[in-house]
Amino acid sequence: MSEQRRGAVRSEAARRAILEATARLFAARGYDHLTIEGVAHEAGVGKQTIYRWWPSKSALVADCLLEGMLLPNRLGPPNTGDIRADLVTWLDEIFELVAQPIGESLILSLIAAAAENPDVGRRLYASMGATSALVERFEAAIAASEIRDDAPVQEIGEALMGPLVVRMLSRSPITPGTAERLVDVVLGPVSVGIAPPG
Amino acid sequence: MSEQRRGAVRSEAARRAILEATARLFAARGYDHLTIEGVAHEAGVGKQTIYRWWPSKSALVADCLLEGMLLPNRLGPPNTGDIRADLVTWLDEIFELVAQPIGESLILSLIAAAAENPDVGRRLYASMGATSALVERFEAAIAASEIRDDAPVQEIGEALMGPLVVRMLSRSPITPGTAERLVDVVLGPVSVGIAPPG
Amino acid sequence: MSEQRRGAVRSEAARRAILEATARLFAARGYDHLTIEGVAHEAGVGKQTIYRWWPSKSALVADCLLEGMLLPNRLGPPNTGDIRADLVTWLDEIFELVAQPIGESLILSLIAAAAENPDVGRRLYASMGATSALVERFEAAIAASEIRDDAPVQEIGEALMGPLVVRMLSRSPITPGTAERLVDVVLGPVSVGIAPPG
Amino acid sequence: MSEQRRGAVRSEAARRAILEATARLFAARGYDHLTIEGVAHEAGVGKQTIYRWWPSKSALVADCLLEGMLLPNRLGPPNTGDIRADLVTWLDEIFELVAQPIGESLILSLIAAAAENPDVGRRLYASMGATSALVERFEAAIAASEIRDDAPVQEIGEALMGPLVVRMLSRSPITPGTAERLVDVVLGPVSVGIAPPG
DNA sequence: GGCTAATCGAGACGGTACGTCCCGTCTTTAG
DNA sequence: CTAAAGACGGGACGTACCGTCTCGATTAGCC
Repeated sequence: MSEQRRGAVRSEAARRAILEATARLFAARGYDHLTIEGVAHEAGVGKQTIYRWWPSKSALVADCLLEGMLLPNRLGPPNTGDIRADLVTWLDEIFELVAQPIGESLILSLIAAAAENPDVGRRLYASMGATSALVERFEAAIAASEIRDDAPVQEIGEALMGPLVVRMLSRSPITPGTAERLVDVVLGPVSVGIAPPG
Repeated sequence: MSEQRRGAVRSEAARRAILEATARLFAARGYDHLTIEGVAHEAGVGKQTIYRWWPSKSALVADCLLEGMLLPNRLGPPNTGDIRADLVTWLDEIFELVAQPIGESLILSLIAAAAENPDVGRRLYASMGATSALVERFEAAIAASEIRDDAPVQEIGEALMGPLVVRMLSRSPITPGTAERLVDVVLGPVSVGIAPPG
Repeated sequence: MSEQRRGAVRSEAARRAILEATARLFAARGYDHLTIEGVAHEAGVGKQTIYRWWPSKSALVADCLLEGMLLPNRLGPPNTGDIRADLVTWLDEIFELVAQPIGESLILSLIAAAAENPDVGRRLYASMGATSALVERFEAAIAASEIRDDAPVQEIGEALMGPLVVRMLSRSPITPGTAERLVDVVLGPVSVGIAPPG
Repeated sequence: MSEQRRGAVRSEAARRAILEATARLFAARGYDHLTIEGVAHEAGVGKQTIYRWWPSKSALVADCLLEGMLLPNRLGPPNTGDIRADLVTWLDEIFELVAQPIGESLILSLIAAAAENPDVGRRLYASMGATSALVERFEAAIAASEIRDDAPVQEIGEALMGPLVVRMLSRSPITPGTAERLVDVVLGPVSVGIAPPG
C-alpha cells in the first residue's frame, strides 16, 4: 500500500550544516562569491551531498531564505492604528538596514539570486512580507476604514517595495523623508485622503 | 605642446566588434552565460584587447547599454496631454516587452548585472527613462497643471517602475489592468484627484 | 568445539551473480573501466555485499579467474608424441586468440590486473598452464626421451610464454612462423637436438 | 609559404617541470597512485597545461620514458667477446634491480602503464634494449661466429626478457642460476653449441 | 514461536580525482 | 605601440567512484 523506502535515510545533520554554511558564506561574501565547493568545505560535507539534494547554488540560497536564515521570515509593518505612520516606520526600518554596507550587499546579492532563480524570487517576495504581513496590515486598515475598501493592495504594496529595489539597483541614495513621500504617493497626500466616515 | 602619440591608435573597428558581440551574446544567452572569451571569439578579437579597455564583463554590458544596443535609449511615455493615459500607454508597452520570454530574460539579466555592478545599475536606471524621459513628462504635466506642482516626481517614477521590477523578480504575472491600477495608486484615484483649478 | 554460527548464511545466488557480472563487465569494458558500483548494479546486489566478501576489484577478478570465467581453466598443449609440433600448436592457438581485438584487450587487462595485484598474478600464471598443463607435457616429453631429462622446464615454459607477453605489451605484431622460431629457440634447432638414444 | 604561428609559444620550463614531477611521483608512489592533479601541484602548474599537451597520465609516463627519466635509456649487455657471459651479466643486473622492492614496483608500474597505453608499451620495449642494445650485441656475436648467423635474434631476445616479465607478474621468486639456465635455454646448452670453425 | 544475529537490497555519506570551462595575466609575432 | 593569437597558473564546476555507514526486510539457528 505504502511507498517502499529502502536504503539509508537523508541526514538531517548534513542538511542543516549545508544550509548554515550557505547562510554564513552568503552573508560574508555575497552571492557571486558563494561557491558550492566553499559550502561543502565549510559544512564539512562532500560536494555530492549538496548536488544530491540541490540542483544549483541559487536553489541552496532559496532554501536558506525559506528557513529564515538570511532574513527574518516575517518582516512586516506594525499596527498602531495609524496606517501611514506604520508604513513609514516599516520603510524606515528597511532603509536603515540597507543603508549599512552589509545590508546593502546582502539585498543586492538576494536580488541577483532572484534574477537567476525563480524560486529565490518567489521566496524572497514572500519573505519580504509583500504578500503576507504587509497585506494583512492593509486588510486591517480596510477593516478600520483607514483606506478605501477597493484599494488595490497588491499594487500599493509593490509601489512601496519597488522603489527600494530600484534605488538599490541604481545606487541612488535614499534621502531623509523618502519614506514619507512614498507613503504619500501611494496613499495620496493627507489633504486628499478619503473623507472620515459620518 | 600636444600629447605625443606613437604607434597604432585604438581600433574603432575592434571596439564596435566587441560591443556588438557582447550585445549579441547577452541577448542570446543571458548575462551569466556571457564570457569574455566568448565575446573575444565572437568578435574575432584577442582577449587582451577587451581587458585593455574594459575592467569586467559587467562594464562591457554597461557600455552596451550606454550605446543603446540592449534597450532603446530613450523609452519614455508619450505626451498626448493626458498624463494618466500616457503613463498607462507607456507601462503597457513595457509590460508587453517583458511578457515575451526573450524580453523577460533580457531584463532579468540586466537586473542581475545591475545588482553586481554599480555602473550597470546607474546606466540602466538612466536608460529606462526613470530620470530623463519620464521626469520630463512629469514636468510637462506640472506645467499643464495636470498634477500638483509639489508632487514628488522621483518617488512617483520609481513607484511606477519599481513594481515592474518586483513582479519580474518574484515572477508574479502581470494581469490586465495592472497599468491602470498602478497609475491610480501613484496619482491617486480619479475621483479624489486634485481639484481642477478655479 | 565448533564455531557458533547464527543468522542468515552467505547467499550463493549473490556470489554467483557478482562473479558473473564481474566477468561480463571485465570482458566488455576492460579492467580499468571495471567498477565495484557497476558490478553491484549489474549483479542487482548491494555494494556492501561485495565488500563483505572481497577486499578489492582485483580480488574479484582473481576469483573470476579461479572459477574459469575469464579464461579456459586448463589451456595446455596437446600430446601427440611430437613435443615440437605440440608446442607450436599450442602457441598458435594462443596467438590466434590474442590476434583478435577482444582477446588482446582481455589479456592486456589481465596483465594490468596482475601488475596491480599479486594474487591475480599468481592465479593467472597457474591458469595459463605455465605450471600445470605445460609442465605435465614436458614431463611426458622427458619420459619419452623427447628432451633431456635435466632440461630446465620452468625456464623453457617461461621462455615460451614470456615472449607472448612482451609482444602484447610492446604491441609488436606476431608474424607467421613465430611459434616455430620460438620452439626452435627454446628446444634448440632440430639439427642440433640431442642425439637419439642408443 | 610557411605555417603561420602566432601567440605565445609552449613553455619549456612548464614541460620539464611536468615531466620531472611525473617521474618523481611515479617512482615514489607507483603508476596507479599517480594523479594528474598531483603532478600539476608538484610541478606548480595548472591542470590545463597538462591536458593541453598530454591526453592521459599514461601518455605522460610514456614521455618520461622517452626522456630517460624512469629508466636508463640504453640498458644493454656488455661485450667482452663471450656472449653467454655477457648475457648472464646483463640479466643478473636486471634481476638485481627488480629484486629490490622499489625496482619491482617500478617495473610493475611500467607494465601496468604499458598494458594501458600502446605508446608506453612501445617505448618501454625500446628502452629495455630489446630492440637496440641487445640486438646489436647479437649482431656482434654473429659477426664473431659466436652464434649461428641465421639465429632468430628477436625471438632470442624476447625469450630472455619475457621470463623476467612473467616472473614479475606471477611473483615467482628469481632463484640463483636463473640467468644461466635462461641463457642455456635460448642459446642451447654448451655441449651442443655450434661447432667451432675449422 | 520469539529472540538474536547475520545477510541482503538500497543508497546516503565524506572524500578524491576527473576532465572542462573561464578567469585575468603574460608572451610572441604581425602590421 | 596596438592587435590577434594563445599559453600560462589558478579556481570552480558538475560527475564518477571510492569505501564506510545506516536503513528496513529477510533468514536461520537457538532457546
